[in-house]
Amino acid sequence: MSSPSNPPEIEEKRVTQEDKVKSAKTEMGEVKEENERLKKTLERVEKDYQSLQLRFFDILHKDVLKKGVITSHDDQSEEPEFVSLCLGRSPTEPKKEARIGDFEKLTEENVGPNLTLGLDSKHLLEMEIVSDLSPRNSSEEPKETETEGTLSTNQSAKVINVNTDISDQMPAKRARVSVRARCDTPTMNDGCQWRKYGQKIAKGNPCPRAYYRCTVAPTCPVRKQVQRCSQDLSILITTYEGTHNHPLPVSATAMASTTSAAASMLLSGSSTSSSHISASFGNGLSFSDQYNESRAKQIFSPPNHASPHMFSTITLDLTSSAPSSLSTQFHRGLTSTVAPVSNPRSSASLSFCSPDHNFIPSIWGKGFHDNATTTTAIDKIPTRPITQPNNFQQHFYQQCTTNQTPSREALAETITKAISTDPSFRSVIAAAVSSIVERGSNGDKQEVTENVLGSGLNLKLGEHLQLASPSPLNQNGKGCLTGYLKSLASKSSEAGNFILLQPPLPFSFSKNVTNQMNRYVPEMDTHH
DNA sequence: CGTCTTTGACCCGCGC
DNA sequence: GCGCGGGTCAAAGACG
Repeated sequence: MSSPSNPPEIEEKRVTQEDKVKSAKTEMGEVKEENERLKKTLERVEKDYQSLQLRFFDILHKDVLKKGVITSHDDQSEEPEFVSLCLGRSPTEPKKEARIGDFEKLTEENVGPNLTLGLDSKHLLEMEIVSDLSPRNSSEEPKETETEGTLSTNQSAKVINVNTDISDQMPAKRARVSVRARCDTPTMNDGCQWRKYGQKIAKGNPCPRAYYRCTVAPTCPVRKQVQRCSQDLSILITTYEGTHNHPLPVSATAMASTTSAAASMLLSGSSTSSSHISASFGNGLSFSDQYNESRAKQIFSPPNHASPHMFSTITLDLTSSAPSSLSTQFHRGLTSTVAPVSNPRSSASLSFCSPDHNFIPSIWGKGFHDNATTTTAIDKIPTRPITQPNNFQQHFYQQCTTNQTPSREALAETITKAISTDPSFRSVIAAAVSSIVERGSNGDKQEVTENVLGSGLNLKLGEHLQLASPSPLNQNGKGCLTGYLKSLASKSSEAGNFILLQPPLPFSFSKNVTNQMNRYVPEMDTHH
């Protein structure tokens, strides 16, 4: 505002500003074009997916008709039920794994109902089973109607009713969700409020197991057990049990919904005839070496061996390998490690690990944008503005916008750190899983796809990413995934190469988008 | 002073 | 029936 002492300089600044404005406008135009292209790509992929899914369910239907009502699997009746959803590349028993990359082949091999991933509408039309997982809940808790509680938030439109049919089928079965994550703190911050009520030294693990109960509501039946992995003290195993019967803090809904959704998925899966549900989202490489059975047992054995009830345990593996390098050892065979567990209870594994370095975080996918079809509390989480960008996003954004070409290792490491250290990111992943499962429960296949494809379950993009580009994030951070998306879209259109992966939509790393992304990250206020 | 954590005792189911 | 182990209770202590 002061009088110009040096007019030429001012003029120069003005010109510079005009240039900036022009470049900004140009950039905006490019971004718009990019968005249009992405929309078209999405539409095409959706169509492809729908047609493929129709085919898939048609095959499933035929298969079910062939086998009659789901009853048999006698040969596996003695085996523990388990659901193994490995989102990373880790199958050690390829024959038992259903890989998305080989989807067509998979369906031809009559994997059929075993690959419903809990999306079988017959058993998952309602997720209410979550609210009735625990018979003890109804007996223990005061005779309040909230024993049919939900995970709903204040604004949640989700109405959950007890599904008596399913609960009757599984009168004594309770689901637990075990979350493995690297965590330096004594407990993982899941946004909920917990009160410690006990601690025990469990046999076989020198680390004490702590018992917490939810204190958000005095009658909330939800409990969790926290225990460090004896073989890797940096890994915290948090086992959730029960369902919240009260509105949850926004920051807590992600994990809560995830656990309940995962539990319901597990129970739903076990409610089918399939005693052996297994699917891998990896790209199919087999890592059968270095498999550590003892560890696997430790990982997948439910902590309560002496429980009077029959427990189904699903494990969400959010752990990562060493920060410096993504060791593949631990993640290898996570899926198949379920099998050797001689455990009468169900167990399941959702592995978010990625032994290879090819995965792309797409947690900002459509699953967090699509409010029009939201049915879950989760979906509503990210709609409020977040003031502080998530660390991971910052890091990731920096890598992209500074025109650096992040190596896969660096990328993987970044993501790994984010997952393992950033509760927000964990929650987002949790939300992704939850929303996927829950949408699956609504029988809206398209939404399921969108969610799966967009919300982060394609963390493990595997070979598709490889095929698309060895490093799709190196194009000035803007529109950098276009080629990858196109590649994906074209690949998905090819017969025989069904992928459950959809381009992560908002992956254009312009700042606007980044800001938008930040809106979808639940704020992790830890203590309320 | 209220809340939370700690910790030993107790309960209960399971296996032998 | 007994011992073991997991899970829970509740009194005592710690903390803000």
